[in-house]
Amino acid sequence: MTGKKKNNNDFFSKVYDVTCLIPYGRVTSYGAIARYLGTGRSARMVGWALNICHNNPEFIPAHRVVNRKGLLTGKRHFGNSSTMQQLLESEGLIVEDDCVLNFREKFWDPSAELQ
DNA sequence: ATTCTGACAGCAA
DNA sequence: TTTGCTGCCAGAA
Repeated sequence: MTGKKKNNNDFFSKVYDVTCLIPYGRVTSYGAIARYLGTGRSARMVGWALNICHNNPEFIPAHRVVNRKGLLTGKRHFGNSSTMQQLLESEGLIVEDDCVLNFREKFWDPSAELQ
């Protein structure tokens, strides 16, 4: 490795990795991911990482990541403002008023599930 | 090198 | 009670 480029162990890559581990039909929050990564207070960074997830050739189910309220705060960053909601609905989730219904029930905590 | 931003979360009034 | 403000961390300009 001649390049000094960012390694796969970067914070961003970790975010991508965890995000890819979100089960189908489940959702998690930025804070939960941040907490799992050990930087519980950098929830904003998680959103930032997903913002540039386009740099990652792998598909990142970023639509499964919402804020602690279950609100689709990142829908604006998808092609269409309704893309994120459509993706979630296609997975069996119910989204109303940009909010995931039964969010608590569908919530997937990496810290608890992945241990 | 410094400054600002950003798809949040927690706390204060 | 709701609304809004700050704090956090890391990257980009």
